[in-house]
Amino acid sequence: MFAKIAIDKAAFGFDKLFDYSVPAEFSGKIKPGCRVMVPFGAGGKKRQGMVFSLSEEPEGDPKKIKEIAFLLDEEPVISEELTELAKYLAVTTFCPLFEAVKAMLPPGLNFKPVYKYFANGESENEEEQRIINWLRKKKNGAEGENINKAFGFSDSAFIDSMAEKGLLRKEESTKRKIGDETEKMVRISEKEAELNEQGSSMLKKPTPKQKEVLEFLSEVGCACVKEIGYFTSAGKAVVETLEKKGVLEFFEQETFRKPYKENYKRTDPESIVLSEEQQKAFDGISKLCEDKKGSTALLFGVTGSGKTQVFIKLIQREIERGKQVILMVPEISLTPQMMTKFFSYFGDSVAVVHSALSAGERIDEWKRIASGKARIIVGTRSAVFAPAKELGLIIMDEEQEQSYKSDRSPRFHARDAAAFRSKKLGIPLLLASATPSIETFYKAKKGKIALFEMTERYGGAKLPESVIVDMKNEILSGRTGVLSEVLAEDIQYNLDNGQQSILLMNRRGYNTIARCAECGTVKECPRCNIPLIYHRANGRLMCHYCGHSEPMTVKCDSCGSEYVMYSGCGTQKVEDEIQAQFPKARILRMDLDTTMAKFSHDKHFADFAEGKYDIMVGTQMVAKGLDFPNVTLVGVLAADMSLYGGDYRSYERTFSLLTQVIGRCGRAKLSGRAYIQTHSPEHSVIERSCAQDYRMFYEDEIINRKVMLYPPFCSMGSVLFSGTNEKQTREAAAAFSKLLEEKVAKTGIPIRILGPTPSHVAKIADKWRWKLIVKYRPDMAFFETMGETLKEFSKNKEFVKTEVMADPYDIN
DNA sequence: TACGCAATGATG
DNA sequence: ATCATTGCGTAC
Repeated sequence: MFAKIAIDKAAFGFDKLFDYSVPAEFSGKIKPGCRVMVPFGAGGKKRQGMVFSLSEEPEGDPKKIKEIAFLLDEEPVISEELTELAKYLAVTTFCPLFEAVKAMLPPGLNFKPVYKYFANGESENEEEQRIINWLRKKKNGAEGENINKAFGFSDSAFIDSMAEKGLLRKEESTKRKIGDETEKMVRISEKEAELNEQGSSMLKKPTPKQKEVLEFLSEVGCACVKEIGYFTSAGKAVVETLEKKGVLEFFEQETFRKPYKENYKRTDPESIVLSEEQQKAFDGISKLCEDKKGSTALLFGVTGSGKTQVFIKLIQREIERGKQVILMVPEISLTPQMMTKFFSYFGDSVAVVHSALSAGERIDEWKRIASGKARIIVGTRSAVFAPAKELGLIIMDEEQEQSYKSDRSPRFHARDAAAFRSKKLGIPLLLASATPSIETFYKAKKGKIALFEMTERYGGAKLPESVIVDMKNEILSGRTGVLSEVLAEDIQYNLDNGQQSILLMNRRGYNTIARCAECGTVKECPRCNIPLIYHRANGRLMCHYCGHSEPMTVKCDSCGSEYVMYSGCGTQKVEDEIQAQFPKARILRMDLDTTMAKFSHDKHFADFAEGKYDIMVGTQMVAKGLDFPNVTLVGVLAADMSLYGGDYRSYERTFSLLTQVIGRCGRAKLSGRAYIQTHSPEHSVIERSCAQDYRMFYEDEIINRKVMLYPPFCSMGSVLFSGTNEKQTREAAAAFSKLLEEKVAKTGIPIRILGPTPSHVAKIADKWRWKLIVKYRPDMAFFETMGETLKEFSKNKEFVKTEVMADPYDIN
């Protein structure tokens, strides 16, 4: 039997499925979706691989075929459906197959090959003999890594040469990167426990350290080896000795550590009463679940219209039908508020998937999903790969969010991956938003996807009254603070009346940078040409691209003056200023600095909900998905900041951000007010978002998109070239452009190539960056031609020093 | 002639 | 990515 296998660390240029023969011992056990270790390349070193398919006959030259070395999984870790998705991702995002596979598995499930060495002879060489003697004491041999560490070798060359001479025996095995050690639990053995009850012990004379371990274990019951090292002064050796003596025993525990496992009150989803509009959407989407067409639908509802309630009803319905549901949310809105809500409705059948989980937690949740114990998967974009075997529905909340696009290889868009699964499984994909992406709304208007609309807020709440404040007038009247007069007055009103306010600092361009007051030079990163950002936490200037940091200084590198000023208008500054203006106000600042610690922003939001603060000031994270009934005022500081991003999506993003933050207030009985402070009050995007009129915004924007030939009238991607030599990098981009032109000319694929232009940030970590922007039609012909071009180009010796990276959905 | 290193090529 | 081969220049 033969297997087609995707290989780890295969470069895109030669990546494909490789044929291997299956040894008799694995036949029957091996299945597509199982991982294996296989010899690869001239050295025959073992690499991880993923079985994609099995066949009786091999393709190509049978003499070349090697044999699979180990089978890593007894049961497939990805379903056949997901191997199909991996293939699709590899083609459409130009990444190696195994890299696509890796994106689907929880990190930490990875294996790496390990070599063990055993003493196997004697040597006249003193150093060799020392190693042999050291190894003789170890019955189970030692891992190469450990020998090298003990004897100070930088690699395994020396011990490998000894193995070749027959002085050492080398054995191969695999081990989990994380796993055994951390999962290996220790407890007091039954026998010892029995003896203990009789006041006896197997240990006649326990050492102080042994005593400590036993005391610790009798207190906590069981612990993993690492924890013992952490809580007692004993090391692994002590534990192992005790195990050998039979006092302790090891066991594997499948602990399902659950994030957010605070107490939640159970609520019956039946208690939700849908409004007429909600019910209509629910009925329509339910119908889609039954037709098995795998269609996409858009749930377009104003902020506060109760989209979540529709989700919960749909999820409940799917669970009753024995199905699982994926609910994707943007990174930013995976709040405790939201999670508590889901736990209260669905309890333990909720699994959470996102990047803040530890490796162990991710594996646990992954297993619960695969085993079917978890029925609802709530998570960020990687949740789209959830190994659910009985999927019935995929929901994507706030579908326009940028965070659904991966900015690392594989550079997939979760919406695209979800649509693929939806088609393959014949289940609906439900996109939801108050401000859908132009592309999605275009499809809905054209009738390509179903549209369900909710125009009213739930419970009869009114949309907030919003006002544009022209900041130019403020300056003319001599007010230079961050708050306009009207906004300040209304904040005071809220303080007096015990209502809460949210202030959004539209942060783009508002970091603290260092600028010389004499010559105006901005301090830049020496390796990347972007300004350094001042960080209060460590008092240093840092580069947000390469991580370079240097101490802050007042001396200008350019003119030598000592008047470097630290300016900007971050949330910290806003907080200080508002605090000065309203000394009694309790202010909560929400930004990256205050929310670095895991889950700490959860607590802050909870405190705000409980009324421990009057005003919340923050970046985008305060704009999205939050639901605080007592918030009646929203202020947007510098609304126009994100309008001029130099990206065709800037207007869309600004409209979405403003609409969403305005939507944070007046969600319950009390009505809300919003102020949009701007220097461009006449700008149509500002006007549309003040009126909270998505359709009008869409009509403006779609004309612009058509005239300029932007999505949805084409797809837009980019190819980025980077290298240390600027001229060479630029020439590589030009050569690639030519090669691609030639290829598409032959086949008549519609495509437009723009550039080369310098990338948004022209230099990062001493590497110059040039890019091509490609407008294309997203069909297989394009992806294949582009893939071929990339492969061909990477073989060109002229540009070996240039790194090439293609991104089908981003133009940065 | 021996050796070291960079360019080259293939990966089942 | 990784290894083995090849080809060339330099040292001996």
